[in-house]
Amino acid sequence: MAPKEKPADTASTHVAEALAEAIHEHRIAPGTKLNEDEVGEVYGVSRTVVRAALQQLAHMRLVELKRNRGAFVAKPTVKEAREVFEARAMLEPTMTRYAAERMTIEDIAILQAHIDAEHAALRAGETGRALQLSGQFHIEVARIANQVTIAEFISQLVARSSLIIALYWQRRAALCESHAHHALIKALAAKDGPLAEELMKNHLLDLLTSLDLREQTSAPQSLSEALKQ
Amino acid sequence: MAPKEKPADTASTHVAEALAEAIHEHRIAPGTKLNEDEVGEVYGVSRTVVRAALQQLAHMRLVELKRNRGAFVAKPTVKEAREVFEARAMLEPTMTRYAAERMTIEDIAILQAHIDAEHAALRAGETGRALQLSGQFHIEVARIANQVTIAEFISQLVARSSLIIALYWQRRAALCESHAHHALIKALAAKDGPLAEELMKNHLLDLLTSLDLREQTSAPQSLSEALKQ
DNA sequence: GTGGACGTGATTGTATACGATTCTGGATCA
DNA sequence: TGATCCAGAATCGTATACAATCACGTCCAC
Repeated sequence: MAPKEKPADTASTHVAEALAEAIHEHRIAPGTKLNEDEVGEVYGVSRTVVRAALQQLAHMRLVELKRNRGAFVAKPTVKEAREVFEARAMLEPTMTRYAAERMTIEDIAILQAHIDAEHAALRAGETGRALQLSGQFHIEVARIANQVTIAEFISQLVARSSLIIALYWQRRAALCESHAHHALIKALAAKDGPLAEELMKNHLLDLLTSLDLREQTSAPQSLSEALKQ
Repeated sequence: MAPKEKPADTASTHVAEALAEAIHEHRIAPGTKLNEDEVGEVYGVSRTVVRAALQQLAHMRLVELKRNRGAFVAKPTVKEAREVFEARAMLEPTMTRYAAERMTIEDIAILQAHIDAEHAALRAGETGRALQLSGQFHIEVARIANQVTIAEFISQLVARSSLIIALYWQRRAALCESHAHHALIKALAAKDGPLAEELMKNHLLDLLTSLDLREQTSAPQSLSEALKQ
């Protein structure tokens, strides 16, 4: 049924996906060191495949590789955070319009299932999982737009957004997201491209303004890190 | 001066850059198999670092990794080609406007140097090198816009464009590019954002229309590949 | 008590080795 | 003659081994 087809090696990709999900669900904090031996032992693979997995994640900017130092879960700076949301603002609204024009019954069901799962996760108190599903919603929209190239970019941006939210989120219930997604799904189902585009634009703006992106935030970090900037 | 700083491992990145440049300059044709042992022998490194390099290139979609089959220089399909240029159209004009607003004397000099080098390469008959420099021009503009996240996306798109050009280019002198870049540099130097944006938009459209993107083009490929689609 | 030098342990970078999978070429048989 | 099938070779995926680098704690001089 789904024994994988074209994708690269299964072992390293599997580890990479597992780590990515853990990061996405905020089970691993930004800045955490990812020891190769440890990760390898957790997933029962050798350092060779762990290194490949970490490289994949580094390409998505989910982890940062420091030579002879190891891999660390990325800690996006304020500038990076702004850039990520600027990029999303440049891509996602248009993708949403495209998606509205191509929407099928199955697509609507898929998106609805995402929202339902997100609600269920929220009720179960699994905020991390809810966040992960919330991001999946955006990726799914890009996929429906049938633009895999841009969908991949958005996929990376969504993943990085998760890190940004972990670092710069300032209170406010995560519920608002669901409402925005609910409105979006209605516009998409109605094939109202312009409305969907506008809703996505506002949704991203809401997300951005819900962050505290003043310089020097939350964690004071280590002195050495603060100085070397 | 330039002993590398943050970047990851030097060995694999070095190999990856060398291969990328060769691909960019059309010294390696799309579809070419990249044998790990061969590549390793060429650069005097082991398969370990070659594999890492190939993975990097795979992330940029410059090579395609097929499990148990090896790495091949990517052969973008017509759909992928359209997607790449659509993505560029969504990102680069805006980046060009930003660049115009932030332009400094040094930036102008850098861009002019790129154009000069491109002309020199063209006169020397090194069309591959000229193409590589032509792409660098676009990447440099994104860098000047001070948006590294989007600049990285554009960097990947430019690299893929090189493959697309190798596959779908339909005659016409490469000179036209230089003219477009020359007009662009003037608008950028004048800090005329809207004009620069418009020029970039048209430049990308010109590029796109200079391709022959009808289905089933140029190379008939192997029978098996044609059938399994 | 403070500051620096040095050695040890830990961790990463690279190479090599081995098992698994795929491709190639020729022999066999209808 | 043509297709099928089966070895052998080639190539990839993963594990392990060794070398290089870095972090950290101890010791010593001042």
